[in-house]
Amino acid sequence: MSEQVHALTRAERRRRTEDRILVAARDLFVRLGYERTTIRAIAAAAEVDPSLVMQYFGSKDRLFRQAASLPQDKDLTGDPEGLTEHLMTMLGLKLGGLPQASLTALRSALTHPEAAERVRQVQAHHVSQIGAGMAGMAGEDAELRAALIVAIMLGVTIERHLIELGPLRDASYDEITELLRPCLETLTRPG
Amino acid sequence: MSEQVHALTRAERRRRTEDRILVAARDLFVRLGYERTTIRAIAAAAEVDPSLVMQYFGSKDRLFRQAASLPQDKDLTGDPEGLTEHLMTMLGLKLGGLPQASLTALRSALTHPEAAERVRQVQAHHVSQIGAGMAGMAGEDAELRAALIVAIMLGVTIERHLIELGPLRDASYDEITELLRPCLETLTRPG
DNA sequence: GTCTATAAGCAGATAGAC
DNA sequence: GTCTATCTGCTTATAGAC
Repeated sequence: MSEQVHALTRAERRRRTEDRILVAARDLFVRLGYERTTIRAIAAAAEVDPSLVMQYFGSKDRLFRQAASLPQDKDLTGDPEGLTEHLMTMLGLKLGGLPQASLTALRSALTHPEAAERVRQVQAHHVSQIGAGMAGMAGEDAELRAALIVAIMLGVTIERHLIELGPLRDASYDEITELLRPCLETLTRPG
Repeated sequence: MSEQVHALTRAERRRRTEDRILVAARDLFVRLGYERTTIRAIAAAAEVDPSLVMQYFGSKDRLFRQAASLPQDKDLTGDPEGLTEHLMTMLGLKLGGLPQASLTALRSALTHPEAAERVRQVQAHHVSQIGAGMAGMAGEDAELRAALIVAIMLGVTIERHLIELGPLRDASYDEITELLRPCLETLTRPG
């Protein structure tokens, strides 16, 4: 079998090419959004033929779906005591190494219906989790409080990574979390 | 002069048509974003010929620029005492009758470079104003605090009007401002 | 002044040569 | 298996008929 001579099998080569396309796609989708990103540009960035992209992923929509497929978040524990700290951890992830796939979905969340739906679903899940985490403390408005927390995190994430508002883009992880902790605590505690 | 017989002069008719186009354009730009909105769709919504849109506004870009031209915000007074209340007022506007033009720019802020730049400029102005308003109280991090306030307002606005996260979309103006006031106060006061 | 017809370009997707 | 060439459709924008 002459293939055995090569360091990479055919399957392995194919997998790597597919991966290179996916990385290039994410990079462009994150920077330009769904509409302004073309299959041709993705192919050029990945140094493959445009038709290969179609061959491997079927359509632009399917490629986007795969590029923006969100990693499942870890569920919050029901522990109300540690809720704020859990939130800070989540936020920390969003401030630091937010996965490229999440940013891909987020960049197009306002203009691409499917991306919007994805973000909405993840956020609704967060709301119910956060809401449950403080149900004992806050009254009927637990859900609204949770939604506000989600909104704050979205705002900070967008400003830092997508709009790149100067102070938020340049601030360190610690500076931000320190200022935001008391802010979020007013929402996790009643009164 | 036979025109005088008509209730509307030619100039008046023209102005109304132009206005109808602009309203239709805003409506579509707000709902779909810049890329997915076509001149043809705008013309159909305004019940005019597509070429009229070009005739009146020159190009899609110029039409967008006009549709998204932001009303100048009132400057904040330097009064640190009333800062939080000023913020609540601004937020109130954002929660209630946010001008369609602002939403137009916001919807495309993540995917249209010019819209992004517009939003960035307005926000930078807010940051410096809010920062100045609390310079006496907070130390060197006044600018970061101001940026966080702006980020929070952006997050809440986007969730309520664009993503339409259930609890935030349905909550009343008062419910939201009540919960958000203490939250913002942690940022406007040091310690 | 308004609209018909069309130009010119670029997109996603496909068929078939090698 | 990979790429060339092309199809089809839709966009903005324009030129010219009425």
